[in-house]
Amino acid sequence: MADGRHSSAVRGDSLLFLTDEQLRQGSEAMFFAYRGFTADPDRILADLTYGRAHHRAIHFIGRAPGTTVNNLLNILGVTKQSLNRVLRTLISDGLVQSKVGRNDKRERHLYLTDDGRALEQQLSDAQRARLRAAFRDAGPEAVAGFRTVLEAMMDPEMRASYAKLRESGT
Amino acid sequence: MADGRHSSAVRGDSLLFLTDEQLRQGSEAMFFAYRGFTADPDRILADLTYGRAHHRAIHFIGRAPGTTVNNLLNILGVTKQSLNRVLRTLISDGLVQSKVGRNDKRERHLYLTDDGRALEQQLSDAQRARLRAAFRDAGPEAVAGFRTVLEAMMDPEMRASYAKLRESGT
DNA sequence: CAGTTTATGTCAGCCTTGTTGACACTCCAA
DNA sequence: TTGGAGTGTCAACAAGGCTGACATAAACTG
Repeated sequence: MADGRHSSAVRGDSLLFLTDEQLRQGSEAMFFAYRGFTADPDRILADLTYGRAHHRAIHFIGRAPGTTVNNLLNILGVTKQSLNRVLRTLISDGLVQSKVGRNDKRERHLYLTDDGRALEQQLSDAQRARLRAAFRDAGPEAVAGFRTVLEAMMDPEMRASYAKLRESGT
Repeated sequence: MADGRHSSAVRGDSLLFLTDEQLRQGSEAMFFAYRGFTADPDRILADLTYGRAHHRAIHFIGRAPGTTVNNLLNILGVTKQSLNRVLRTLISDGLVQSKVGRNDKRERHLYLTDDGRALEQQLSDAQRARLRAAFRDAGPEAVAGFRTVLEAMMDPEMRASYAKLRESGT
C-alpha cells in the first residue's frame, strides 16, 4: 500500500486501465450515481411518513412474496429490531400483511396488500424511469458491463441473494 | 404507468433489453453493490469515532485541496449544519486544516493535514482494493459500460461535479 | 457611506434508522 | 423434556440527516 498512486499501473500489462485514478473515478461515480438512484423514490417517501428503509422492505417483500422475516433480515443486512420497527408501521398502516407459517408456526410470511402493491408500484416506477433513461442512453453493451461490475463488487453472500432473486424473477 | 410490467418490452425495437425485469435487476444490483462498496471503509471507520460522513468529507477534500466549504456543500448535498458538525470534529482532531481565503476572506479553504492524508489513504486503499478486484474480474469493456451507465444515472448537477473532479484529477 | 448579500459558524431541537442488550413466547427436534 | 431457533418487543443510545434562528465578517452595490 506504500508503493504510491500508480501501484497498479506500472505493471505494463493488460491491467493498465486500473490506475488508481481510474479507481477513484469509479468510486466517485458510484457515490454520485447512488444519489441519483435514490433521489426519485426519496421525494415520494418524504410526503408520506416513510423513509428509505420502508422502501427497501416493500421492494423485497414485493419481489419475494411470502418471504420470512429472517430471510428479509439477511437480504437487508440490518438488525431485527431495526427491521421490526419498519415492519410494524407498514403492517399497522395496512401495506404489509404478516401470516403465521403453515408448517413452522414461528415463522411469519410477509405479503404486500393491495395498498402496499400500489405504493411499491409508484416507487419502483419512479426509480425505473431514471434507470430506463440511463440504460437507453448508455446502450445494451454498457448495461451488460454495468451489471458485470456491480455483481463483482458485491460481498459473496449478497451475490448469492442477488442471484436467487434474479432467477426467481425470470 | 398502468400498462403493465412489459411497458417497454412490447415495442419490439432495439430497446428490448429494457424490460421492467431487467430494470428491477439493475436496481437490486445497485443496492447490493453499494453495500459492498461501502463495507470496507465502514469497518475501518467503526474503530475510530468516525462514520461515512467523515469519509466523504475527507475524500473530497483530499481530491480537491483548497476547496471551500460551500463547494463541498454542493458536492456532498447536505446542509451546512450537517457538514459543519463533521468538519468541526475533523479540524479539532487535526485531520483537516481550514485557511481563510486570500482574495475573499469570508471563504474557508480546506486541506488535509498529514494525518488526514494518512487516513484518506487508508480508507481509499481499502475501497480501491475491492473496486480493483471487481474491475479486473469484469474487464475493461465492462468497466467502460459501468461508468457510462453510472454517469447517465446522475442528476445533471452531480454529473457536472463529477466531470469537474474528473478533469482535475487527470 | 449605508444597506444588502454572501460565506460561514453555531445553537437548539427534531426525525429516521441504525446499534446493543435483555427478556418472553412459541415451537421444532433430538 | 430440554435446548435452540424464529420472532416480537422494550429501553437506551448514536450517527447523521433536517429545519429554524441568529451572529459575524467580508464583499458588493447603489
